[in-house]
Amino acid sequence: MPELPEVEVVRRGLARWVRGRNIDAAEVLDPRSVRRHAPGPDDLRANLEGARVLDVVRRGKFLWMPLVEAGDDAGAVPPFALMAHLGMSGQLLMEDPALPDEKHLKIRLTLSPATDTDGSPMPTELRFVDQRIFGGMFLADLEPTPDGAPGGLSETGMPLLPSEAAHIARDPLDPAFSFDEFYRRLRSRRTGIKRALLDQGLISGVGNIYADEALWSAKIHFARPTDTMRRADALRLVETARDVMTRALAAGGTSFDSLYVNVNGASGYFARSLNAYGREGEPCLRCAEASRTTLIRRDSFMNRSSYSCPVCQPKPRNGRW
DNA sequence: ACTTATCCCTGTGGGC
DNA sequence: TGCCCACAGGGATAAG
Repeated sequence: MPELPEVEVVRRGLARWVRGRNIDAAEVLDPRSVRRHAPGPDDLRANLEGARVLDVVRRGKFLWMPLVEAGDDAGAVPPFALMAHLGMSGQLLMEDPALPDEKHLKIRLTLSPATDTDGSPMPTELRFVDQRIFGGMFLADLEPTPDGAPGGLSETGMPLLPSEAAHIARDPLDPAFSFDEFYRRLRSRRTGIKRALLDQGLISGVGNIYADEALWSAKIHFARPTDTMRRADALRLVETARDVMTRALAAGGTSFDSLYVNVNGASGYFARSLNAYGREGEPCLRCAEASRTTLIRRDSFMNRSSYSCPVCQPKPRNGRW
């Protein structure tokens, strides 16, 4: 279940392998993975072939690779982007072409030969594998960002942004993230705090796992109305979200099964560090320290599971938060 | 204009 | 053994 840390792990890995290389060939094995691209899969293939990858950029859970026509060093043609979203189960894998196709291989890019810093040959295939097909790829035009700030996290910090990702807010790890703006918009909402946390237009990168983890760490009930959030509450929540995602990033991401892997096919190790998510019926680690026996409960919320501690994250009976 | 519900997908696992 | 259903859930879009 890729959220910000997992997507950032993929972005960093991918950037190391593909920056500066040309796309020699593209192959769409399942047209359903070409999303939001009206001209269709064949147009996607035709535009990718012969393009050069400038960088790998992330904003929230969207990834994109700014591209130029190979050999267009004069910049005669404006850069465009190959957009990617991993959805629930998407993987971007760098692999040797000799490896057999994955069962759910959807799109294959063949890159120009390149050598690593130690002189060894780099893998030449970038494969998009996606079992549940909630993710996908498409082409987008790049526009200058309104404020001139980087369009997203990347090594080169290009101030270019696809319009399809322009509505995605900055994430808590983005240097351009503004808590003041987040808090102002949060207070103007008329909804619950977890729903707001999952709204990528308000704050990006947070999914169901890290939302539950941040709320648990900040001791906030998931249904608390956003307009009751005091500034200190919101600040604590953003800081816990930033903290848990930073630690997950350092651990290589969270993985419960083989669905999430980095570009080299390895899973992260953060799952063992979770305090709330997936721990229904297990003791709350915070309450246990206080010699209590409170158990983590699971609620159905927004058609998904919410894990929380009924003691640490209480819902007031009188309605006053 | 803003908030909420629905749908898109496939594999897994539990109940019967 | 096999069938059915719940579950996993990000995001676009329809509906309220």
